[in-house]
Amino acid sequence: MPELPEVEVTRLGFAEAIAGARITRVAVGKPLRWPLGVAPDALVGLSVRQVRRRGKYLLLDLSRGLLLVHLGMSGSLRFAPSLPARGAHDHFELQTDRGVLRLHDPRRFGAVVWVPGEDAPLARKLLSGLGMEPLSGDFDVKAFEAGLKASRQNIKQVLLAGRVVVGVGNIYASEALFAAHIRPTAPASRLSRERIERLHGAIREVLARAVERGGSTLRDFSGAQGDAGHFQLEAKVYGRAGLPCVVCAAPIRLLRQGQRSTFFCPHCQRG
DNA sequence: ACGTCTACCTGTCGGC
DNA sequence: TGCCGACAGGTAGACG
Repeated sequence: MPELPEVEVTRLGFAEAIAGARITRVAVGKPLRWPLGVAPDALVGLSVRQVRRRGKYLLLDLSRGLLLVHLGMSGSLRFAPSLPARGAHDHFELQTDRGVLRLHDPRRFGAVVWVPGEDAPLARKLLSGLGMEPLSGDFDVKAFEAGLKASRQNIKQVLLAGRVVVGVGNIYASEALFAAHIRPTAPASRLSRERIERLHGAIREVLARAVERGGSTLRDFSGAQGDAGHFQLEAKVYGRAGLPCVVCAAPIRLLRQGQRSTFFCPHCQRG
């Protein structure tokens, strides 16, 4: 479910409210992608200092160590003064003196991992190797171009891989390529400077717009306040196979790249 | 070192 | 109505 916009919307929905909160109780459900890495009770008494984001990871800085939270495919976080009893898919919960933070994740591809610091081996394994943050200043055209030139894959899969730029998942990869008029199958290393500039701008615009709209709610995503996103209503190609292109009316096409669906307009995206 | 494929898990949807 | 396969927002790890 969650790509960068959904993760950022989630962060914005509880970061301020939880800052300074003291953990009073920790509850866990079924196993997630990795073990927590610490006894749940060892977190009791710690406080949450701030919530940052790196790619699709949320980093909760605690008074000792930090929690890395990933929402996987089906995860969502909720933060509220109180919540109903935990359900079958609520697999992690922090009770604090300011409210309850709960991870709901039916497929359990998500993760909550405690590490002593960002330089801990597990943290390094997960976070080093991540590409540039698309909404920050370090995402400049030159570095983007250098990353694309070094790849021998098609541009869609390079975006998804997150080694050059992070946060662009399956929805926004198709959307950004449509906005930039670039065919998803184009080899990344052969894109012209002009196309790279267009794509660079398109990625930033699409992601920023999606954050503004509260993310995309395809099935059940909701932000930390429980509210659905609306960007999916603005999707020009994702999920629209066979429907007319909103620009030229040509039928949107669907193809598979690396076992994932890609949507594009054969007329608007010719290069 | 890179590209490609598998696996993880549950729910939903379309077709028969 | 029920069963079965295909598919779903991600990505580490194994393999060649």
